[in-house]
Amino acid sequence: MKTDLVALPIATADGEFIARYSEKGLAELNFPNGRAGLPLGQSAQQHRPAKGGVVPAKIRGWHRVTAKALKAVLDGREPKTLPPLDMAGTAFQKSVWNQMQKISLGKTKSYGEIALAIGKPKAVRAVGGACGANPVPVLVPCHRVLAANNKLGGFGGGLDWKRRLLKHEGIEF
DNA sequence: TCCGTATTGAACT
DNA sequence: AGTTCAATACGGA
Repeated sequence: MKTDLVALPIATADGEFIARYSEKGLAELNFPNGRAGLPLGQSAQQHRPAKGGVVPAKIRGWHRVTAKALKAVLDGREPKTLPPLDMAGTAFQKSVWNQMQKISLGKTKSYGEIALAIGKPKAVRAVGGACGANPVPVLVPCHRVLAANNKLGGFGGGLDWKRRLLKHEGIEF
């Protein structure tokens, strides 16, 4: 577990998200309370205000941008600016995440298309895995990635969240 | 090295 | 039209 990260809450109409920052940028973003999002085995842990009590101005600035961007997306608008992202992952995963960020709001892509975009057309399932490993949902729109034939596909731990997010963007089934 | 996976497309009821 | 199945790439144990 990453106890070196600074955790800050973001209140939204859909609940309180929790953002975690490293020294380099936004490292993780969690869905409200326990469910959905990442398999962090720490759902029981209360979010602390900050690491040592002091939140660096640098991080406060990022947090403001993050909160704004998050609310924008939940509001069905494209965020103008994003905080620096500090995602830990393999080269493959970063490629996938990078591709996902290129999906404009309100549009969708299939896992197959993502796989093709990173030059590995056959790696469709692996792409799914990378999506599940995405530490920063919403901002990196893993929810905009559907299965082929416009099927909903899956969403680790909280399929209802995927649905809700898509609905916010005007995508129906 | 084996297992699970947020897939896919083709073959079979 | 719904369901089953094998193939395939990658990460984790």
